[in-house]
Amino acid sequence: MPRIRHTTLTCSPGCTVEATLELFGGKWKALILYHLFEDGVLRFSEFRRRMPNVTQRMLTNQLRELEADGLISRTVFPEVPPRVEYELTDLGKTLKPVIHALKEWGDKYAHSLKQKKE
Amino acid sequence: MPRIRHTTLTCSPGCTVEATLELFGGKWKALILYHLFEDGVLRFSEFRRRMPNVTQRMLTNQLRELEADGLISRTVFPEVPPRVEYELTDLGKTLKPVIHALKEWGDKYAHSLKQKKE
DNA sequence: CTGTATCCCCCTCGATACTG
DNA sequence: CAGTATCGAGGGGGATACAG
Repeated sequence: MPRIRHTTLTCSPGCTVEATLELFGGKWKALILYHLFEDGVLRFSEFRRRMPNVTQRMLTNQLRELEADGLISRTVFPEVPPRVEYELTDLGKTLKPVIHALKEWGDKYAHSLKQKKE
Repeated sequence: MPRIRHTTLTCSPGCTVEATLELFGGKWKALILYHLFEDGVLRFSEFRRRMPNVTQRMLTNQLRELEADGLISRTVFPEVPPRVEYELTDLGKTLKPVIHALKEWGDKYAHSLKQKKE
């Protein structure tokens, strides 16, 4: 329950760039959002399949933060076994151009990054 | 001189989203790029004025990483006092849509984020 | 299936002082 | 002016075990 927002607020005006970026601060958030844009609705286990390198802990953590930021919604179905579905909120959906821009760029230029093996 | 790239490579394909995001991993990189898009060419001290909350150390660090990634260029003028100018490379300029998307979203929706004062 | 709870390493980043 | 050097804290995030 830390959930400490960086309280960056680094730059006075016009620096909403940063505010936006804080949303993706978490290491996996962009990926989560990306998959939600792709698939619409996803269960916890489906995330795990799509992002095998993310630990449970981190996945839960990042999902919770995205939820706290009002970008995704979490619906629990009282069944056995339990089922939980995540989807984008209306606010979350407005991020589409951002995620899209990220993906577009990556598709075109990611390969041209200088490889720096430590 | 660690310059350790996270070697994330988390997700097999289609996850260039993440690759792109790694470029902005640094806390201030997006802001640096943003200012370069605004102003074209900037000196070290000009960055400092535009980003008063960034320490020298961090500014230097982030500039170096952006340079190492081939996104900005660094030109030293052998004068006294020294002058160093930074500007976007051709590759760096291709990030315009991304930075623009980040800023657009921030301008529209940053205020609607849930305020979480820890 | 969908998570919590711990433990703990290690990297990130701030503060401060020094340099060519 | 434009940086380096060093120190040190803090928290992000991995591994693992446990729970409803």
